[in-house]
Amino acid sequence: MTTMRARPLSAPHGTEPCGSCGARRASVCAAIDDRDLERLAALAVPTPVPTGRSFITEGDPAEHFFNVTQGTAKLFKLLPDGRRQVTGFAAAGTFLGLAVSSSYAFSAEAVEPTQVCRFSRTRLRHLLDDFPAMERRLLDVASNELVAAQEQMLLLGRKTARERVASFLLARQSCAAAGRHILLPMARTDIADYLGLTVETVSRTMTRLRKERLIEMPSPTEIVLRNPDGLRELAAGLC
Amino acid sequence: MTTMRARPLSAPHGTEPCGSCGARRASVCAAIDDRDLERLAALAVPTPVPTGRSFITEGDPAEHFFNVTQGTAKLFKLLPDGRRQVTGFAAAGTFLGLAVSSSYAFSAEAVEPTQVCRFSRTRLRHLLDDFPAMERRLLDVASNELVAAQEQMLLLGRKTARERVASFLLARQSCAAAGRHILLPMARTDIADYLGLTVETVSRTMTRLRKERLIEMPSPTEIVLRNPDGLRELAAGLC
DNA sequence: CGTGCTTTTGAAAATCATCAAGTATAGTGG
DNA sequence: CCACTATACTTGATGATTTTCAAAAGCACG
Repeated sequence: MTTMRARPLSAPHGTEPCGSCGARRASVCAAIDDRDLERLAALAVPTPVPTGRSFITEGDPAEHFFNVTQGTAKLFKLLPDGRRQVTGFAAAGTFLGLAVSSSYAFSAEAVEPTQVCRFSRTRLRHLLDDFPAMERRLLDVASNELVAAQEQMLLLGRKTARERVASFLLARQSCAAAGRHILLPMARTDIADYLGLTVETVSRTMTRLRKERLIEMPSPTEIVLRNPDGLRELAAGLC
Repeated sequence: MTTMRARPLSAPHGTEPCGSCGARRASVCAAIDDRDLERLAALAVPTPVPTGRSFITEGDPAEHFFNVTQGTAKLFKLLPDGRRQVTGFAAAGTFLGLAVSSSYAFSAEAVEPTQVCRFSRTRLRHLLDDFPAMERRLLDVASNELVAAQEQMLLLGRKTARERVASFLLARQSCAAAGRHILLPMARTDIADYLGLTVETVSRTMTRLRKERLIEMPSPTEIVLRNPDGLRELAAGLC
């Protein structure tokens, strides 16, 4: 006998993705309240993205918004000769795809097994008309990213390699609700491309920070901030 | 006999600033239509800012939004030891002060005689509730700035000095509705701090571009793009 | 017509990149 | 389960672009 019951959790695509979403309370989705959630859910297409797979390509027509619900993605731009600048890492809760232009201004690729929620750009635009709270939320998100971008410009334009790496580790700390133990899901190359350095310089700098007892490195992806105050001074350019 | 007539143009502060404003059709103010203009005008405080005077200081409580209506301002961040990163130049029409935080994330200073319009943050917030079109406009502004910021990160993290200067000149071109003649109201130091270089490197690089016939320099503040395509290739990293 | 500031030019130094190679780690197939 | 291979990370030596230090030239202003 075939019964019709609500399935709890692990629903297939499209059924009831938002209610059980890890990013439900974060990001822009929190602007929509529970009783309107179905309308948001109707637009959301949960999509797994394996490590190394890209889901946004710079220059492609911007047809979707994305919300990262699990894992981490790197956002980057390329020069014709292959030089790469990672402009940010998107952790769970990050909303992607804001742009007035009709094409994406950057590429996005998973650096670990990742889950994203895909929204049709035009349909979400229409939904926004009914939920001004969500629009304001988007403005807040954009404003915050703008502030972060300016901070990153300061780093790229004016900080030394040591200061950049220290700044990066500290930013990671506040990120993951972590104490002094932080995880680096991305490869050294990605860190280098984020900090405007080469892999070798990142590696050497981290080794040096370790030898100076500012950090410990149980493994390349695992860092312990041994002297956070020292790192803070370094990151601020006071050493 | 004292007559009551509308005064055309050059109204004193507070009287009817928006109608005759040079930035009226640009920026976020264009989102408000003529009959609602008075409500916007009631909040606007036009303020002259002489060259070198700063009107936003990083870290200060963010009590106002600003709209540049004439002239040019530089936006910048400082490190404790005085290193400076200019994060952008605000020309007429630029809206400033977007931030969720309660304090400014950057400083702003006029680089030529400038006029700004000052708005109380809280009062403009309330006005936004009645003009969703303005809020959407702000989102568009923020989105565009985000795209520009990412482009600047690519420049700062991955381009050579030559490529940076070429990119800068080309960006200036599209900016001022200029043909091949562009003006640089800001000092070399500001350009250097914007491009993450030293004054000396900027100067040397421009001299070299001149000797290679890519640009002409009638005066330090006046540049003619003699070979825009060559510059474009350079800026894209193809040389 | 100084005086002070901006811009330009020159020489030396330094940080970081490049080139090269070794070590560690993870994934794969026998 | 282990060896093998590919990839990531680290370390070392050399080199180059850009910075730093120094000073001359050009301009604006009083």
